[in-house]
Amino acid sequence: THIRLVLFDMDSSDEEVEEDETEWKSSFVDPAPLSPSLHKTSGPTPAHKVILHLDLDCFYAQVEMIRNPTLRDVPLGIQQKNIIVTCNYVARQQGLTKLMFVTDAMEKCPQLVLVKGEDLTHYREMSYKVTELLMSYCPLVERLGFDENFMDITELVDRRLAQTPDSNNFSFKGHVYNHLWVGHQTAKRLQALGVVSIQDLQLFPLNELVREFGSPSAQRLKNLAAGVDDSPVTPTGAPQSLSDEDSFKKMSSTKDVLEKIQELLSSLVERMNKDGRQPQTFRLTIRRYSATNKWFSRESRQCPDPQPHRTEDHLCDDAVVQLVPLAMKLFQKMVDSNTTFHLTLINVCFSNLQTRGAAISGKGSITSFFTHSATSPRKTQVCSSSQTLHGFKWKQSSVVAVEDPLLQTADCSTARSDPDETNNAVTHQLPPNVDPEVFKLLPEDIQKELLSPAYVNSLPSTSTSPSAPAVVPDVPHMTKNKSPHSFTSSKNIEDFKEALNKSDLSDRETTERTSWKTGDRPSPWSSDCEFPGNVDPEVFSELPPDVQRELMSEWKQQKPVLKIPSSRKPGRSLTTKDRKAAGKGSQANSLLKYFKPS
DNA sequence: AAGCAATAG
DNA sequence: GGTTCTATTGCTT
Repeated sequence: THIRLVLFDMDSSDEEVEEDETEWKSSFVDPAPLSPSLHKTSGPTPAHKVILHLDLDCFYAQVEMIRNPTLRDVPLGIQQKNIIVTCNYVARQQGLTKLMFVTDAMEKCPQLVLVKGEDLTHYREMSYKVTELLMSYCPLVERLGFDENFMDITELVDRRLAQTPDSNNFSFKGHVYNHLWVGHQTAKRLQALGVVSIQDLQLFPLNELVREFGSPSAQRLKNLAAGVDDSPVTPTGAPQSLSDEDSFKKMSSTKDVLEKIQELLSSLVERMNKDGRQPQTFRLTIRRYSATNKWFSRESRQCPDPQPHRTEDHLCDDAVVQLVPLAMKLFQKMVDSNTTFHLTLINVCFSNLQTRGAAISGKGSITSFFTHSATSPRKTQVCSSSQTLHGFKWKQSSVVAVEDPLLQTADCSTARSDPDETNNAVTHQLPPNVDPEVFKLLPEDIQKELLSPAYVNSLPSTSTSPSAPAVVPDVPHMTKNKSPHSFTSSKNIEDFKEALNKSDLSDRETTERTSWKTGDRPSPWSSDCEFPGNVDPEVFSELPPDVQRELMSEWKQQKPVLKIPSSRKPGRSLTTKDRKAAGKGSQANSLLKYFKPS
């Protein structure tokens, strides 16, 4: 409960993450008490982390209850095909459970109200809203599925403790893992070794475990059995793939397959459009009926996505038209349409999602035209909340990207490859213009001040671009000749370069007289900004819509930044999901309270 | 890079 | 007896 105090006193906004009736679970890597001091003066600081695990209960049901408040008081089930995938607590009181068949459910609870939940759009959107809300407090948020988030709040806690008199007298308790946190297959292998309980695993000789699972996995199993999990919370960022699928009892004609693919692609292409990135890979997956292996075993074929650009809305249908033959080609690689076949599922997927800029600029992205240089300051708070792309706002995401996205990337990768470097937790958040080496030499209180979100948010807003409006105007229709920067049909990136690459000089002046003042924004991180600060909204608004979309997407992606796909850590098998072990069966984390009662 | 298995909610 | 709709990671080729 001390953790709750620490977290929830953070600000006084009524958009509070959670309160009374909710039971929070926190897990500690290190059973040792938290050190109240953030900055070590000498010797090694004991490793400690405070990680929140937030699990939203009956998530789909809650979303539907928000959409339609009359559903709050009735037993509600979310139906996908023949099953109730989740249900609200009223329904659970009548004995309903997850993944129950509709027929059984109706028998148990004749008054059950069903809402179709096969289309995940609303769930997906609400899911990201929750993640964004959490990220407004602290960027280290890792998603697991649509309804769970892990949040590393170590720094928030440490900072709070450092500011709290008498915090020495606080005590903390860790949560002890006590559930099944291995999957089915692994459990079977363990069982074959005679390991069925946590204690079995604790007592089982490591070397025999290594023989079965290999060294890294074995070590990890052992650690988890001891309640030790030092895996970092890795910010999830934007998804790495978008897919759409449908299952059915039987599909056996090529015509039906084609129609289904068309249907799936229509919605997937639309989603891809909103995202703004360009998929480099397209994949088709099927599941065939077979008496033995009924519901597992999917087969897939994938290929490079040849489409150059189809981000314009009116090209959406074209895109589908182009992709359907491609999909059918992949389909024929798996299924001989001369023989009979029996499919029970089709999935289409875009992956290898790239921003347009990434392919063009060696520096990494088109964003480099907006960000002046690694050491330049950025304007803050130039933004409004009215900028909505396709109805899905990622409003707070870029806020937390207090640093140049490129810099952030570098810092994150450093942190990942260097897990023992305790200072990384601190330095990865350094304000721009601050050399980490120099930073370490500064007096403690100065360091603290530099790290406070208030400071970071107050960074050189000192109007380097006086003409920039305080609010982003609504994106106008493209007016060809009116504006000083008019973009015609040519979408060459060079066209944008000049217009966007504005006054470096004035910015550099600001850089040199770096102001160390502390701002007084009441709510750290939670401003309403949507662009990186140094983007001129006027110029932005004149970009072609698809380019705007891509940029938004890119910023969205790069916010606190994210997994670096290529830099895998070797030899980690059972990964961060293991953390999930803790905290099952907590009380309702009700979303409802954030919405006006009916 | 492709295909797939395992795992998760 | 039936087994949804995603998404990620890692192994293998």
